[in-house]
Amino acid sequence: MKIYTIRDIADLAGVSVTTVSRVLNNRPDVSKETQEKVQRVMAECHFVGNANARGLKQADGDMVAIIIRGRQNPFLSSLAEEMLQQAYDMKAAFITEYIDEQADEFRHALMLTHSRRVTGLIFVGSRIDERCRVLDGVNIPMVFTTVSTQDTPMARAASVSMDDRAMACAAVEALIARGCRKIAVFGGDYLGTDSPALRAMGAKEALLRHSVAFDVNCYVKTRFTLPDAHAVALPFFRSHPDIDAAFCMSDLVALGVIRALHDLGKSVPGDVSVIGVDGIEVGRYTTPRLSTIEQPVTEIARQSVQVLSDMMENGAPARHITLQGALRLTESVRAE
Amino acid sequence: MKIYTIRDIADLAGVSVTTVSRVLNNRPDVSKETQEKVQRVMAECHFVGNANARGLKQADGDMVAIIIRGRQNPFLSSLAEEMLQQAYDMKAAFITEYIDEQADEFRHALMLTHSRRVTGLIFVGSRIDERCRVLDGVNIPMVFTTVSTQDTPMARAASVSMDDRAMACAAVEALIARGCRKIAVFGGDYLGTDSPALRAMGAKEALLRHSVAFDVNCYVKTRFTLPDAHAVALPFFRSHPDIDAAFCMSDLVALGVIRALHDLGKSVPGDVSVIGVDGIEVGRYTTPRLSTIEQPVTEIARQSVQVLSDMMENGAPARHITLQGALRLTESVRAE
DNA sequence: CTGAAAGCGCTTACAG
DNA sequence: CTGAAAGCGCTTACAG
Repeated sequence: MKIYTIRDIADLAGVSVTTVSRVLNNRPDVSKETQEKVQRVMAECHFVGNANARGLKQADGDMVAIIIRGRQNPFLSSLAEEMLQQAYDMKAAFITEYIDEQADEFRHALMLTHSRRVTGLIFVGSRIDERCRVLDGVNIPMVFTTVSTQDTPMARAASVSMDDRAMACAAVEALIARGCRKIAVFGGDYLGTDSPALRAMGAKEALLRHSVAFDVNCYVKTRFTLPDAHAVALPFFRSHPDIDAAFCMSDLVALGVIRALHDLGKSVPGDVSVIGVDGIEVGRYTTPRLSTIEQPVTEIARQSVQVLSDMMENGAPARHITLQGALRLTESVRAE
Repeated sequence: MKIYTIRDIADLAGVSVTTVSRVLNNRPDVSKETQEKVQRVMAECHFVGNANARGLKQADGDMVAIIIRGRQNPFLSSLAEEMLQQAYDMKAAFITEYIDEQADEFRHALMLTHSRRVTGLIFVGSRIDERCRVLDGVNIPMVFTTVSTQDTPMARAASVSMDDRAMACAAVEALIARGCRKIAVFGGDYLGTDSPALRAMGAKEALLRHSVAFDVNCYVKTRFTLPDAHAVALPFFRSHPDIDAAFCMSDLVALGVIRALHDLGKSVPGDVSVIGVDGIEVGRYTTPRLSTIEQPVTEIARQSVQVLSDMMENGAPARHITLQGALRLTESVRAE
């Protein structure tokens, strides 16, 4: 299998490498005949340019990396996939990097700015904490997705996220409207105004507004995975048999919680109503079907790419965009 | 943010770029002091080499691409992730490419051999059909995973897969042992001896062995997605009310089928026993818990990387490895 | 509209 | 143990 280079194509077509490069990049300053001839030769040879060589020329336009933290989360994957769709008409090339939930996405990003000369970054499922400081010296456009950076050290980065506070409030209000009074919240550690924090605030706001008491012991910390949620839910419900609803900060957590309730012989929604966040596909096929706050995945993806594009191509300032989700109440929440 | 090159490091350390390169690649022929000095400077500058430049030198050792077809399938993602784990001590660099289920993984692979000078390929979730011909001229080591290439046009490629036929047979025998007699099979289109074909054979073998009749109308074609499985299962069970078991060729299909049964007011496993294939995490947390043929994910990943490594580093011939899965019977199958 | 030449940041014979 | 130099395959001023 011969691997053709631009040089081979040039020789075969009887033109210079410069001309082949021009054809390759659809530059206008090539005569129609030359262009066609070169394209014919490239097609015959199944020519594919060497991405490394192209990447080596820095002026080569932009390269953006989408960094997804947590491969197992279907919501984050679908978000990344949507972004790739939306990115088709951007000039920049996109790469996606899935990194482990334990890994440091900021260090990884820093590395990419060097090793791949990345000139734009989108963070998916990132957590803003002290670690983000390593990007202090990095002056390229960035957008954070699923989390607002407005009041964080990363404020000069743009962000696109759901209105976590309002949506959590709406979810808990729906539980209250349906008669739930002992409501537990399953969420993560939170920090500043990250999304777990905003969701916790929203939940408390709803409780306060309707004069429903909140017991701090009913905030249950969990990682956003099935096994962890299941494992923490079991002892929790054993020691809190009177809980009649659970607001979970992720659909995976909600599914783990429901399974734990079933393990304890409780009915959902008969004994406990459960609602999640994200709107992952499997939640529409479980029994009971999972009630959830559906994230506006397509819109988050569209806006993220748009904002980044504005920053990269027009030098627009960082914006902070908040979108509404949709409350989808189905079988896992009791009827009014 | 200054981006340091190897040249900068060389100047700062007072050595040549050659020497820096040597340190970078852990070559033995550098004096200890020089090495330490260079490493100190690199650390201070947070130096990260330019991957494009490195990749441009073809002798740079090996580059293997893992091509995963179908991003939405959690089983395939976890397989790819395991491979990355296993690949740590291989000399080659690994890249993962998730491609759309509609896309052509063979063309994509061909492209990668050129654009990224990929010298080894692992296909995950690939389908072997006519399209594979585009790789005819490509003489680099390849391994197919989750499918055997033994009797296909890709026989010179290695393959590592579960013993689909035996496992499907065991699954259906388990259904028969538990008293099921009207068994439907939910699978894909099949071709030659690909895994749907082997699973179908295994299922029929079990039926034959126990003299249970198989109605060809009870082979239900579906894509391996939740919505599709759910959509085809509804009309099927309406028109076949006497079915008492379903063997599904993927856990996602099984979950869609179970939901359809619930929609029709049927109980699982009371009315219909259901068993899937793959062993995805969510199946352990649904109600009922999903019975399945658990793929030996870690072992498939380990062997795939090992076989590829043997081919790339030692010129070993292509091997075809078949592994056993584990039948995990839980709540979705009725008791004996 | 076209081409010769420099250069992107690295690696690797080759020579010392 | 160390360095000067060539070259990987491309792009892009610059000159015509």
